[in-house]
Amino acid sequence: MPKFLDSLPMILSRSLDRVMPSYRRLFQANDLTDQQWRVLRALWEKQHLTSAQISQITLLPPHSLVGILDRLEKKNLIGRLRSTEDRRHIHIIPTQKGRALMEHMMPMVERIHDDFMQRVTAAEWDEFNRILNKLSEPTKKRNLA
Amino acid sequence: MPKFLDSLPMILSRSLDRVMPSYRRLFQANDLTDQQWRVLRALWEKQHLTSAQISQITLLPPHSLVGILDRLEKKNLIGRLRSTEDRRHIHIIPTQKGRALMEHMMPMVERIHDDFMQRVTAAEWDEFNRILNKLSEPTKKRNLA
DNA sequence: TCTAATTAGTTCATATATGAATAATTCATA
DNA sequence: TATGAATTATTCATATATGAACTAATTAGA
Repeated sequence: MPKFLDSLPMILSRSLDRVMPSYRRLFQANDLTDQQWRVLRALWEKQHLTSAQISQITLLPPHSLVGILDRLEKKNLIGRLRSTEDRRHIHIIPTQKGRALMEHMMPMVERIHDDFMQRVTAAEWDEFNRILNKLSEPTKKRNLA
Repeated sequence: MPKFLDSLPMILSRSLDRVMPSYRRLFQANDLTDQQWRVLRALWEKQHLTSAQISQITLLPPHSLVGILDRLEKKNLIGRLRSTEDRRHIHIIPTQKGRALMEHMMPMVERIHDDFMQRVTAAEWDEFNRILNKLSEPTKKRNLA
């Protein structure tokens, strides 16, 4: 009889609850929510992305993204630009202010990440990812019943 | 330079996104949200708990719990009972209907859990938990700067 | 070439998360 | 024993999650 607290969803949720505050302090100090930072972070590597691409990268559902982008736009951190090739696509582009904020925050975000990574060896990190992937990787047939 | 998608929060979030649908199908079939089930599940082991206890067990913040309990009460799945010893405490108790629903769902929830557990060996599961705990365990001094 | 299916983004209704604040109660202690 | 501190549950405002549905633009096929 598996105990509730040891179930996979609860273990993952608890870990997230423990990890996020370290990041959240930084986000809040810069007047961003977790999700708003995720969007900016996605724009760090590529300078312009469509909503759908941002949704895939950030794991934020498209209908949540609408409001998140609205608020980032209101704060003048990003801009929306409708594509001329396929007018269904809307490109999201960081503003000057948005890029400045990203450059300001990235080193601190990386430092927090590094602090967590220092808790385990490289081998442990690899093993952790391998097992977690086995546990949660999507399958075609499983759990359909 | 750690890549965004390989950061600890994103890895955990992605795994949760992959794991939850298997459970959510069952919850939805029984007209429950994830969080509403968590509350019922917490009441499986102990027949009455205070809001604060449920919050600790389920990881649901107290102010979210207020609304969740309201809706469970409206569906006649739980009842609220103010303690006579310490009138600040409110005991949450499953109703007959609530207990019946729990007994109906528990075997299916356990089966979903077992399906996930079968993806890894017992040793892998232990190792996974050990490393995840190292990664996310709360510390007194870390990440304060 | 016209219509059906698809896609991208959005809106709506409801439920939950987060941080700040509050009311009622109990505790600590001078 | 009075009074401030701590605790429990709650409310408020805002942001996000979830599922259903909708619009505009594009593509696929008869």
